[in-house]
Amino acid sequence: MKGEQFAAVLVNWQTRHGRQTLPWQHTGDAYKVWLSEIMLQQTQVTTVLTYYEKLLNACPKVSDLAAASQQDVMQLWAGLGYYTRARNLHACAQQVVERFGGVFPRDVADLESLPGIGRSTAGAIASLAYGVQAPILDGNVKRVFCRYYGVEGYPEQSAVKKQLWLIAETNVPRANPGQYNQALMDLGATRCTPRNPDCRQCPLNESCVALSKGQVNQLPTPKPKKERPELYFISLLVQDETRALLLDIQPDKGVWQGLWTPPCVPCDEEHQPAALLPEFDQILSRWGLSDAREEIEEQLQRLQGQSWLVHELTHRKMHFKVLALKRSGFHAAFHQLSEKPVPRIVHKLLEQAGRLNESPQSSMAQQDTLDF
DNA sequence: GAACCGTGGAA
DNA sequence: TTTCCAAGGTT
Repeated sequence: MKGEQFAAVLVNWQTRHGRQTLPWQHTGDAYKVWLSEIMLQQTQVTTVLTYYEKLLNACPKVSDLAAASQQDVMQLWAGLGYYTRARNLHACAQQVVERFGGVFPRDVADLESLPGIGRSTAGAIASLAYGVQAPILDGNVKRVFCRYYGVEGYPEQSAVKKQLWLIAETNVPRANPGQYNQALMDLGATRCTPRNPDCRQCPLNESCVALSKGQVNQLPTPKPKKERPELYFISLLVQDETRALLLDIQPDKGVWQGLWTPPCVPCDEEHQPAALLPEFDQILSRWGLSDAREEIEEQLQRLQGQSWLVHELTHRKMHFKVLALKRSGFHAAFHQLSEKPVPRIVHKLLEQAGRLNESPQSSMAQQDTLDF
C-alpha cells in the first residue's frame, strides 16, 4: 500500500474504531498533550488517568507547574515510576515559560530541545496538538510497522530503528497527521497487540507481511533477556502514634533519587544479625534511637525465619524484610506519608508490617500504619 | 551501543 | 507461578 493510501485507511479506521474520549484528546491544548505524552512513556493509559487528572487539577497551566516546588511535583508523580520523568517535567515547564513565553513550541527541533522530550514525543506533541506533519515511533508504532512490513531484528537495534524511522517519515501524511499518529497508537493498543492480536478486525490485514507469512507471533523480534541482579535489604520502619514515619531522602544517585524512604540496610540473603547490627547501630545513633538496640537485635533474630517481600524493577530484583519499631513523642525526621513523595515500595513495606502485627482474630487490615 | 530508570496489568 | 512489556529519554 502506498503512503497516501496507508494513511487514509488508518485515519478512516481511527474515526470509526479509534479511541476518542481520552481526556487529553480533542483539547487543542499542547500542555495537556505534552503532560499525557510524558506520563504515557512506558506506562499504560489506565495507570496514567488518575495521575493526569491529579496533576492537571493542581497545575491547570504550564506556568503553575513551572512555579511549583520540585517536591510538590515529585509528590504528584509519586507511584508512577521512572522519576526522572518528573524532574524533567518540572524543568521542561520552566523552560517553556522562560524560553517560549509559556507556549509549547510547534517546531519539532524546539520541542526536542526541551528536557524529557525525545524525537517520538516531540512528533506526538507537534502532530497531535498543532497538526504538524511529524512522525512518531513508540512501542505501538514499532510493533505495527515490524509486522506490517515484515521487519526482522530487535527494534531497538540501531539499524532496525533507523529503518523504522524511515518508514515512519515516509508514511506520515500532510493531511491529518495527528489523527494518523493516533490511529497507529490505537491500532497497536487495541488490535495489533503484543499477544493475541486481533488481525481479523485490523484495517491493514489484507497487505500485512507478517500476517501473510504467518509471522505475526514472531514479530517484532523479542528483546534479548538480561540478567537482573538480586538485591536484599532490611528496612527499618519507625512510626509514632500519629502514623508519622521515619523517612530519609534518597541520594541523587540510583533508584528513587529525590524520593523519601525508611532506612534500608543492604544485606545478603542470609543476613546474619551479628553482621548487620553495626549497620543498625549507626542508623539508630543517627536518629537518636539508640535505646532500641536490644529490640532491634531481637527482631533481627526473628527475621531469619521470615520470607522476603519482592519488589521487581526493570533492571533489579529487590527483596525486603521489615523491622518495625513504635516510638512516641516528637521526632524531626518523622513525616506523614501524605506529605512526602514516596515510592510504592514504602506502602508495601507498611502493609507487610501491618500484617505481621495483626493478631489472628483481627481481620481489620491496617493500611499505612503500624498497629499501636 | 548499553545501562539505567518503576510500576502494574495481562496471560 | 513467571514472563512480558506499556504513548522512551538520558547518560
